[in-house]
Order: sequence, then C-alpha cells, then structure tokens
Amino acid sequence: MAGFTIGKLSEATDTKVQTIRYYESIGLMAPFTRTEGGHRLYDIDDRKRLTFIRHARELGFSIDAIRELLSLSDNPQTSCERADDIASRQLDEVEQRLKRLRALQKELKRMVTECGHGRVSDCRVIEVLSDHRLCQTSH
Amino acid sequence: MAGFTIGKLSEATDTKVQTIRYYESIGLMAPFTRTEGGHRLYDIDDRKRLTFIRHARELGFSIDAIRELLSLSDNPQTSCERADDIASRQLDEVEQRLKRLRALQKELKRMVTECGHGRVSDCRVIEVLSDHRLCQTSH
DNA sequence: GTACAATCTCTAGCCACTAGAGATACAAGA
DNA sequence: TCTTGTATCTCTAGTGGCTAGAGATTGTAC
Repeated sequence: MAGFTIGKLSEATDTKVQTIRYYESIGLMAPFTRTEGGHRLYDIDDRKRLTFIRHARELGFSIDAIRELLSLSDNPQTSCERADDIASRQLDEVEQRLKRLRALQKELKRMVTECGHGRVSDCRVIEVLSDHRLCQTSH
Repeated sequence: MAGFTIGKLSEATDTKVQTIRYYESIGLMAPFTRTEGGHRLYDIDDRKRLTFIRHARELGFSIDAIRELLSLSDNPQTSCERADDIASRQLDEVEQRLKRLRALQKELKRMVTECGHGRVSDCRVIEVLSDHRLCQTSH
C-alpha cells in the first residue's frame, strides 16, 4: 500500500525525476497520492501509465499524440480507429525521416571516404558543404 | 555593388529572414555592411557562407560543429583532419539514428497492420504501447 | 508626395526536457 | 530520541534552433 516514491518510479521506468514532475505539470500524469509531508506516492497504475508514455515517446510520438492515445486507452470501449490513425501518421513521418537520413548517410560516407587527409583546401567535407550541387542525393 | 537585402538573401538561400538574423545574433555570420538607414546588406561571400551553414544544418550538423567547420574553411591551409573527424562523428550519429528509426518503423508497421479496426480493448496500438515486451525489436 | 512593402529591434514563445538553488521531509544508525 | 545524510519539495531559468509578433523606421514605386 505504500506505493512508489518518485525516485523508485524513476528507477523502475528509467525516467528522470524531473521528467516525471514535468509530465505532471503538463497534465499527463499525477501521483496516486502524497505523503503528509507532500512527497509524491505512485501506485502500479501510475507506473503503467508512465511506461506507456515513455514507450510512446521512444516510438517518436509527440506529447499531444500521447495525450490522445492515453484518453483512448482510458476509454477502451471506443473505436480504435483514431489510435490507428495516429499510429499511421506516425509511421508516415518515421518513413520520411528514414528516407532523409539514408541520403545524409550516403553523403557523409562519401565525404569521409573521399577526404584525403591532406589540407582543407582539398577536403571534400568542406567542399561538399560549400556547394549543394556536389551532393549525389537530394536531401 | 548594391548587394543583397536580407529578403533577397532569404529567398536565394531558402532561409527565413528571422533565421538569418538569429545566425547573426549567435555570431555565425554578419552582413557585409549596412545601409545608412541600418538595413543589412550582404555580398556574395555572405551568401556562400549562409549556403554552407544551411547545407550543414540539413546534413544534421549542430551549430557548434558548423562554427568549427566554418573556422576551418576560413583557414584552408590547416589540416582537414579535424573536419574529417567532425564529419565522421556525424556519420556515426546518423547511423545510430537510422538503426533506431528502422526498429521504430518495424514496430509501428506491425502495430498498424495488426489493428483489427475494432475496439480499443483489442487494439494492438494501445497494447504495444502499454507493454514493452510485446515489441519484437529493441529500441 | 504618398502609399505600402520591407526591414529594424526587442521580447516572448515553441518542444521536451534538464539543471540548479534553497528549503523541507524522510529513513537509518548511535 | 537525536542526528546525519539522502531524497524530495517548489520555483526559476536554461538548452537548441529557431519562429512569431509588436511597434517603429526605412526604402521604393507610382
């Protein structure tokens, strides 16, 4: 019945104490209760909620998307169409980012391998960065 | 000899006017000169410099890295070892990001395809987000 | 000369935290 | 019970890289 202190919750979910308090300040999650002295006490449901939040953040969801997902998961009898929609849009975004990053990787690789370890005046790194047309991929 | 106004430079480099002034405020680039009335005037070298900056930002370099790259390109007789090093570290980071993003993509794809378009209580999106163990990739 | 667009400086806001100051509460050992 | 030391409290400000807006001034085309 004692529940978790913020420190224990922090450890259990690998989330900084400050971040937990930040989530509280923006209304994402509040502690189950407080001690007489004012220390936060969390229960297992709080822990689940925070795990949900952290996991969604790791998957790249914005706080706003998470807020919506949380309200969906709080009302499990509603249609999941909305949740599916949010995840789909997230997937789209991730795929866009992947595309861009692959182009960057290619360019950086080329820059590094072509650098002859000589003087900056011959250095492809500087050269490519000075002139977009030298890129072989669009980004 | 008239040079570019900030608006022309903005158009030419696809950079917002505010962003150009921001770069000036952090010491990345200053205008060639000013009009009597105080309007900024840029020359072709300023344009090159801004193109360099924007290109590097697109490639994911931090402002600090760019600051260093700029000082290297301002002194082309120095060794490019340092520039190569910066680019290599950037490549490492990009590859880390790629790895993570690919895992996320996989997870999101699975979440979306497995969503049966029914009720939230059966929804994989919510389920996966509630329980990390349901993920098939580490991220 | 006048209208209107462009630019000026300055301040504040965005996201998602993160860090620190200074005060208070709690847990373990003497 | 008292003390010591760690954990927590609130509050404010900073991070990076911009972006937006207010209100004043300048530049330009007719």
